[in-house]
Amino acid sequence: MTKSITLNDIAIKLNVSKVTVSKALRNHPDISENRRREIKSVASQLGYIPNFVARNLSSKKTRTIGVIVPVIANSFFADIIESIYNCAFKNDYNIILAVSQEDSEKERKHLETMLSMRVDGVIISIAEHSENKDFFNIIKKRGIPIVFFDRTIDEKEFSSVTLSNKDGAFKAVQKAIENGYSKIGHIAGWKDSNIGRDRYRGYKQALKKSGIKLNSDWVLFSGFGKKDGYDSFMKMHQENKLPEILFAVTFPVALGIQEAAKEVGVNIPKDLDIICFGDSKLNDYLNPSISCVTHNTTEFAEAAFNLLLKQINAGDKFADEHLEIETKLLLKETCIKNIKDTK
Amino acid sequence: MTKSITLNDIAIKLNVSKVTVSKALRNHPDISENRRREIKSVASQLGYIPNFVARNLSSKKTRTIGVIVPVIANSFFADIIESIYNCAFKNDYNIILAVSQEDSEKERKHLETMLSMRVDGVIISIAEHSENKDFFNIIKKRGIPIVFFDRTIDEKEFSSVTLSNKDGAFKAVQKAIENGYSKIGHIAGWKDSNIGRDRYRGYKQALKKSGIKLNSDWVLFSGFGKKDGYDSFMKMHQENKLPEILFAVTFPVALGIQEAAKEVGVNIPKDLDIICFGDSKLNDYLNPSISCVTHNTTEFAEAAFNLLLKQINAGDKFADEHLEIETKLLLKETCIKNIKDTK
DNA sequence: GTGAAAGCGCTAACAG
DNA sequence: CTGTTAGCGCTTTCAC
Repeated sequence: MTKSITLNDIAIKLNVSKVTVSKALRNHPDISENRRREIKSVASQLGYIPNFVARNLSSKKTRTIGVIVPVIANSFFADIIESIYNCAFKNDYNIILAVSQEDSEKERKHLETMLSMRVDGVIISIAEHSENKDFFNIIKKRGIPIVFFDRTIDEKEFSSVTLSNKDGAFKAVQKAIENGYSKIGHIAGWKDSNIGRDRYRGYKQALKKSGIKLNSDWVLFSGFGKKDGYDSFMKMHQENKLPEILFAVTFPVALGIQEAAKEVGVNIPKDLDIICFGDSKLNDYLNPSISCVTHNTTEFAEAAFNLLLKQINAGDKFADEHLEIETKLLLKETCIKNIKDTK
Repeated sequence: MTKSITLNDIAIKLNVSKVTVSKALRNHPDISENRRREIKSVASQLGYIPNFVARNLSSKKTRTIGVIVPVIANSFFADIIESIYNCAFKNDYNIILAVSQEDSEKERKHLETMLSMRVDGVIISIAEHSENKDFFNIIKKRGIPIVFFDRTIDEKEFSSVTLSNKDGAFKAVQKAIENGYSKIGHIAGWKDSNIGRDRYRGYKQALKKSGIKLNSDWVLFSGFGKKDGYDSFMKMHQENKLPEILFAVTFPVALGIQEAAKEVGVNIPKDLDIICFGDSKLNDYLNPSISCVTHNTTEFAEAAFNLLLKQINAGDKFADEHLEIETKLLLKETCIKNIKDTK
């Protein structure tokens, strides 16, 4: 077990001070080209590995950002994490990952840990029912930049990057109307979550624009997971309140609907059509694949990361920003009434 | 921007030394029940958040482990990460995540970063062509425990947790034989990777046991991703060298085969049957779903984490261990020749 | 039980 | 350009 070598070891060997070594290794302009080369060569020859813990303590920067997501084994978040991860790597930042598992308390704990680890910033997509509003304020007061993505809190004093939730939902529902549907239901997300609320708004707006009255029998509010879609469908089905088409608040919800429908022999899209907000790698393997509102993951992740970076670099004099990433309607094998009709 | 409060602030407020506060907060037996309660109450009232950077520097422990995987947006690794993540959380460890993207150099960089961050240990699944053998030795010499999982290096002086690769492959191929196939091909992984090599061994052994001669026309070596499966199938197809059934080294490879087959009008499982090592959430949505060798993700992740933990706690006097996680054959809608025959 | 002293390895600020 | 001084906030002896 070799003792790990320090700045001092290099300094002694070269008969310079450890400050000089430190500067040389960090390419500080103070040090001459020659010295630097010399020092670096000795460092690598000795197998020097800087101690970031010490560096971070003294510099009060960690070049580490915390990323908190509600789930990870989910194509949407896995993809985003991978993208954020790439951005971080390119910019020489490290990532501490945490998963809240939709649990507000765990989320809180992770945030505390990240503060303790002195991350330079946090990117977070909050849990379904996050109750950490006050804690986000504490973080802010400490001067730690925080960027909310996808699932945000409502306070406008926090930077956020979201999808164009309302607009995307609007486009989806409008397409359903265009395709001849008028009995349009919505398996919606919790209204206290921005994505639930805004997609619901888009849904309502599209109906309104076409003069269709909202039938509350066809609207159910719950979570964003597969099970929520499954349960909601089953409820509507049992109560015999199925519309012609359901607009699902997320892809997993649509997946749950599809699974439930299959189970009780409701054919999609013949007996019940669906469309949803959000795509997945899985979609192309579904039968039928689901027409959906989609987005560019890389663009989304980069926006969040760059916003955080900007905020980190700006320090106090940063004004919060709220970015919205454009969404597109992607037509696949559902939401196709006209097509069926003309066959 | 509030100044962050330190041990000292609490100490002053209570007129004790910061050592006492430090001990109380860490439940050190030195401190009396009363004092501890008092101190903790003041700490929380002041909104004290410990500075792990300082703590880590002085204690030389970080309660952080590094996890390196080749990819993340892949059901196998996403699931494992989530499971490892859960273990870590339960045991009060933090995770630094890194993705090598199958790139040996990135892998190396990540390892260095983790050493610099002074992680207490590393769990890694190496890149397809990792050339960091010497670096793993450096890590070991530094006394940093490292556990390889799934994709390991061959050196026996490193702890590892793998699936029962040879045995699983054997079972899969034997099932193909049982079902009446004799022309059995293998889209194999690189032979220099343990999973490629061992699954290939299982394949050969199953053939041998039944007295079937291996036909090298039907065996192709490449990587572990979807594209590799796609390309391999295309090659065999163009050269008109397709067997009756292909055993794919991983699920993504099988997926690639399926996609390619569809493209050129080869029906699976009628014209060409398949079976593979490894399952995926996606599998149930495939048509046909693929019979495969599967495992228990939680068991796998826990084994890796616990082994690392054991190693961390044991310090120098730890002897390397090599665990193998049992695999099972899961029959779905492929590898069904007999079923077809008897129809 | 409590605390004073020493230092983890590094960097910031300043002086030469 | 180079080096000295002084910590960063905490834990670890070890003495009381």
